[in-house]
Amino acid sequence: MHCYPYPHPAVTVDIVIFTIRDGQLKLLLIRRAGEPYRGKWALPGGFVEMDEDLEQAARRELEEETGVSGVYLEQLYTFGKPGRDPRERVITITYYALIPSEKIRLRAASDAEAVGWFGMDELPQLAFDHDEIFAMAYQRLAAKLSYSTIAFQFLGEEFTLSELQSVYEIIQREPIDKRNFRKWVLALEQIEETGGERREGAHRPAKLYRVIQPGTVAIIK
Amino acid sequence: MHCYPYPHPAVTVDIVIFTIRDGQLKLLLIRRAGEPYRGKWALPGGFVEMDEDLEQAARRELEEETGVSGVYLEQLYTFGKPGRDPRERVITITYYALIPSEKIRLRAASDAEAVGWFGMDELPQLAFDHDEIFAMAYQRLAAKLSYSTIAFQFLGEEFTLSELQSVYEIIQREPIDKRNFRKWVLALEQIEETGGERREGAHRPAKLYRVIQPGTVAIIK
DNA sequence: GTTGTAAGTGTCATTGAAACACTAACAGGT
DNA sequence: ACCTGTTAGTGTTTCAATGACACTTACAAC
Repeated sequence: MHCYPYPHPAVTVDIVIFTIRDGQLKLLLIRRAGEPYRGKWALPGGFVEMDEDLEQAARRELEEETGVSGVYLEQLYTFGKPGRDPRERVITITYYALIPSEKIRLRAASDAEAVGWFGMDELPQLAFDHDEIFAMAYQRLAAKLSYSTIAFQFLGEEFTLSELQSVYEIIQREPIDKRNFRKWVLALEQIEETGGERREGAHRPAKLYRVIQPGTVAIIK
Repeated sequence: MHCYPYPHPAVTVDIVIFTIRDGQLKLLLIRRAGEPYRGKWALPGGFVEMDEDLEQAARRELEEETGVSGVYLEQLYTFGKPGRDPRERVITITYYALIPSEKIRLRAASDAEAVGWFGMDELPQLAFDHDEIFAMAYQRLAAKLSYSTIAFQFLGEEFTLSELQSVYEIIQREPIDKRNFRKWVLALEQIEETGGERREGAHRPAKLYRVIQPGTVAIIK
């Protein structure tokens, strides 16, 4: 047992894990095995260990649930309303992660629990206040599209401009003019041609691009 | 004593309290009475009670330190690196508050501790990682100026356009063209004339304005 | 070689941002 | 009464960025 002169809340991290697959923005959820909310879907997360940083905790959970490491992760918000967990006072620091579609499939499930990717239009009811957390994450993501290069984080090392454009279109749910988009994104000077092409289908091959400073998200404009 | 099967960190809130006075952006600090960092200046803050929401805890601390309530308060970030407090693992949810210059002076100090307002250029060394917290708060505040109406929160119910302009100039540390500023701020349609004037000095009196929807911060453009 | 498909490319019109200087209203002193 | 100093208040022009818009290119499959 661990004892303190004053009561301490429990502290967890929860992660909103986004990816883009099948032309849709998708969210990783796990089905809860125990009470409360048994059988409900929830954001992956868990308790913060006493010797790890908060972001470390989030990366550890992320790795356990998806097998993915080294991806973009950003602190979102901290939720701590009394009663949000019926067992005890739990304060959760939430993060959101963006995973390149290539990287998934490495490991689908961590332990026995069910894990699933859900499109935005097919989200199940979520446990706790996780719907609120998700809503804030989506809002933040959509907002950041317009003033940062965060969208690049959904793509692998090499990508085409069409793929990049489609990331923007999927997240903000509206079509973009192809010429204006290319003009705009190239003017940012954040990506460059690799020299290679991708040939995939009965049409002209697309030039491949890479991010000039991978791993960083620039604030633009 | 309060005991748990697993170790729990302590959870606090710390608040970066900004105001504008004497043509300067100022920060409220308290001098620490006990160890660690005895005698050093620190952000006001304290432990989260088990039955209060995080924002409530921040408002309570704010009220205790400054006597001010009902002001703009926004969650900033959560810091929790192991070792940031030498006594035990402490996770702190930080907020920042903007106080209209009129409202201060209500209560200068809460208990016996020393309290002081410090200009940006005369900040003392801070305890813990509070310099990092402050830096993030200032950055967030400066960023929000350009895409929200957050600056209005520094002003009282009635204000002149010159006062509003000076808030922007002080925070972003550069002069603004008067005509362009007025054109821009009026186009937002977030403020309106009260009809009154303020006569203060040997010059033309200034028209007074008020915020149309007080208490809300609009996202603009 | 014909067909279907996505890649790739430039111009013009509109809108928003930045630069810029003078008049108006008052208080205080002569 | 009037002169002086000080801040409030006001439009126009220039430049840059954004948004609308259609055709040609390269390939695979038949």
